[in-house]
Amino acid sequence: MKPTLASQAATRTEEDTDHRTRVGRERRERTQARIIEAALRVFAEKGPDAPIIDDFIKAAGVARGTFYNYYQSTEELLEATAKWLQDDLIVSIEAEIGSLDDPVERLSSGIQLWLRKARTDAAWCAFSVRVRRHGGLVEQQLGAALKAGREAGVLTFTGADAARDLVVGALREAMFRMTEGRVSATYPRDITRLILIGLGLDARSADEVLGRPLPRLRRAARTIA
Amino acid sequence: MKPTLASQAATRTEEDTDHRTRVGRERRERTQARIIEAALRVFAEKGPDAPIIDDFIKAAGVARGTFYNYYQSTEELLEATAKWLQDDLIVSIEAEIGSLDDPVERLSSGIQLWLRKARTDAAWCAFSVRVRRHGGLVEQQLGAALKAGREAGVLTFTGADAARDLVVGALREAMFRMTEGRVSATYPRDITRLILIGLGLDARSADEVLGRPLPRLRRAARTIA
Amino acid sequence: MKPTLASQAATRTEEDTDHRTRVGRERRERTQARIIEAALRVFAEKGPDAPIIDDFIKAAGVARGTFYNYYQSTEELLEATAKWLQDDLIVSIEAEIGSLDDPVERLSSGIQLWLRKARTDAAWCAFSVRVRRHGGLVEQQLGAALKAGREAGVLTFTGADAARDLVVGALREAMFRMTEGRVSATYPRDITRLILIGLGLDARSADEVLGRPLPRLRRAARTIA
Amino acid sequence: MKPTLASQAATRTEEDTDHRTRVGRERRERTQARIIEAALRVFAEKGPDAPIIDDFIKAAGVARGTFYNYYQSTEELLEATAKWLQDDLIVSIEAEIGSLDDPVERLSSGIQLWLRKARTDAAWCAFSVRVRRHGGLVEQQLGAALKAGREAGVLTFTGADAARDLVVGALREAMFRMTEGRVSATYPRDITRLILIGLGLDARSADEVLGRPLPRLRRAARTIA
DNA sequence: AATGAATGAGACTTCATTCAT
DNA sequence: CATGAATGAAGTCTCATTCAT
Repeated sequence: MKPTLASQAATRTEEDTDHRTRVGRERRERTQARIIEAALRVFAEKGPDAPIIDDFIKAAGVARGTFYNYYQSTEELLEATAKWLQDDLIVSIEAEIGSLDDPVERLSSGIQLWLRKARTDAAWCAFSVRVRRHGGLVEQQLGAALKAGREAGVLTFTGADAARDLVVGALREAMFRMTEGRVSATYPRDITRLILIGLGLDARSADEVLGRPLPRLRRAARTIA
Repeated sequence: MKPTLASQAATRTEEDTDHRTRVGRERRERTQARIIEAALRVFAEKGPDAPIIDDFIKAAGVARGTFYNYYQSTEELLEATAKWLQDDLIVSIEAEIGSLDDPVERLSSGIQLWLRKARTDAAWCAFSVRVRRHGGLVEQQLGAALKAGREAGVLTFTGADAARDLVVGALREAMFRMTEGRVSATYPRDITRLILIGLGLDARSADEVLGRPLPRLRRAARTIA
Repeated sequence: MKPTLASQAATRTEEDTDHRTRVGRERRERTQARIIEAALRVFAEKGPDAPIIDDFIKAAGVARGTFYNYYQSTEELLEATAKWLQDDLIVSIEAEIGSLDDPVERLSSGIQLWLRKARTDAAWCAFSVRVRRHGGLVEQQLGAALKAGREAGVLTFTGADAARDLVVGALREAMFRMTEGRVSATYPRDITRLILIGLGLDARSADEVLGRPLPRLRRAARTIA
Repeated sequence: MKPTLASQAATRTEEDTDHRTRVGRERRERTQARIIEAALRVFAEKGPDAPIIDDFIKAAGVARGTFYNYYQSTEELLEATAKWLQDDLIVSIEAEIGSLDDPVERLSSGIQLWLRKARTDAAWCAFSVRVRRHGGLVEQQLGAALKAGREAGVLTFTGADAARDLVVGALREAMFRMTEGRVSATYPRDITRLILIGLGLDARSADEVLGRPLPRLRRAARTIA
């Protein structure tokens, strides 16, 4: 049946609405991406605290008001950017350790790769340590790793919250130390060992797993620059 | 020997000088005390970041210029206040655990008393977690405790820096968690246990030492209010 | 006469045009109604000055651009809303006093009903006092009442403009006073009496007419909420 | 007795304190005067709503922060300036009518002189009508005049608030009319007559008092320019 | 007509710092 | 050493308006 004028009109209107909605959403996504990309550059250049909103809008080439349509403050943007970066690192790490069977090796490797990133990318480290909240993937992968280790019987900690805080706290403090100057060659290994043992791994196993070779990140994690 | 006129004169001058010096110093100390007392109140009320210099000078009842004679920024005052508070807590803790022979019990008790303070004094906790640098006594006592434990052979960690970072990092993260809401009843014990085990204490000893009664602070540590 | 093809075509076109015109007009009216209904709620909640265009479009559920198809500014909408409300009150008042023969009683009752509305509907009062221009009906009915009173010989004022300003000014000031707090029980009567006497009514007649019972508004005037 | 060093020091300190206090207060007063004077010029040039804070600080030659030490917004400054101007006019009017014995003549003359100012100084009129609150002297003198008239038995209104509102409301509405265009030659007299009669003066007396010659303001009231 | 993302002029406001007294 | 008025750079943020779809 040929559509009537009325039905055509209706159809066109619906199509129009859909189209507008889709176009609008795409534009939003593109703009948000521009802002985050620009923020990476700005934070890399000026550090996490110095930038002002003007820096971001100039770098992103958007209007002042546009910025406020997405973020209410530099702090909010800082957090969003940090989460984005951290999640990106997690993706890179997962690409390497995803195939490992041993949950402890997965955890150990993840921690060490995280610390290696921190040690070799000072800007990333200073940036990440500045923000309290993590990306969703960080919490998610860490939680899964701890659970797997405990279920496998190799980690014996009590209190999932406390275990998570031990890992995150020690790593954050380690990262903070790295922002203050170079650490000794054995420091990352020491930290990792303390954490693993704290989680209940026996010392012999800890040393064994730490002795295994650590993969390189083939997919280079995004950095702030 | 009888003083000569000359020496008398000299003495008098010295006395005058001393007098002026002493009066001046006392005035300085009184003013500084007023500022820090006021700062405690202000930080307690407004948190660590919100206060502006105006808040301090109004609370202390001093003039704007006077403030600058003592501190160059709110950050400087914040750090001074935090160190002062933390060291004051360490003194209170030391008063309780100073007589203990067992280095592990000293460490365990110290950590738990610190966490108890954090849990029961939200303002103090929020305030302390905000500041990165610790009071001198904190680092000093913690370092001593770790060293004693290792020398006694009950702690087996490698890397003094890493060990310190494990303790401090876990505690800081724990304090941060406490600022976000109440923690479970077992949480402080969990954290302490993880730390002790992470430092190389065997699990049996850890549980044993955690089973011992924890003293109360008889000398109530100063709080921010 | 049988319509020719041409005339049929013409007719159909006209019908179509009519149809489209009618549909369009209805849509316009519906949208405009939505906006003004929303404006009533917004002004009631936020007062006459605070609202911004965003408030109206959110409350009305229309797009930003749509708003501009109807009003060029919040001020324009404010005035439109106020006139609409005031005229609505006049309609309600007219329904009660329209049948009265005595022009002075009509005037007296109108003033008192207006003041009663102001006293019992704080939002309406604050809103009306904020806007300088009145609805057309207000000026029209007031003018007619003054003219009737003068022609009947009971009002003896000189200068129609001045008389109108006395009434409107006193009422506006009264309304302003009401926005500041409660007024005494006799205040509305006092104001009305002063106005009537100012317009040249003798005191005895004024007191007599003020002694007559004041009708209730059976048709409740629209309010801003 | 010769003052000791100590007592001298004490004295000097007290003198210093007094001196500082006095100097400070004087400086404040001078600055505030500068701002108000500048505001008069700015409002005269741009009207009551257009000016922005920048206009005032440039005209006054003070820093942005200094402005905020005295007024929180242009609106606040507008009100302060209007009150100042109105009180200044009251002073000028008082100088003319202060010696009159007849309270009704005082009131009548005051109203007419006020209206004359409004009619002959459009800027002043637009400016005064824009602000709701009056200077203290306005309320004070008006209140006194009404009370005197009533006590003398020539004014017979009931309700002091209502009487005040009749006068102020009618005058404000009259001023508003003047901002919209020229008024008829008899308009000010009409308004005054309506008010006097509204307050209970008998018509004959009203016409008699309105027939008396109106003084000129010898002390020209300050205008906004 | 309706949509709503983007715009950016045009303000506002704070607050660390100075300095004459 | 204490005072506090004045400073003004450095930021913040709003919101009316446009315009491509």
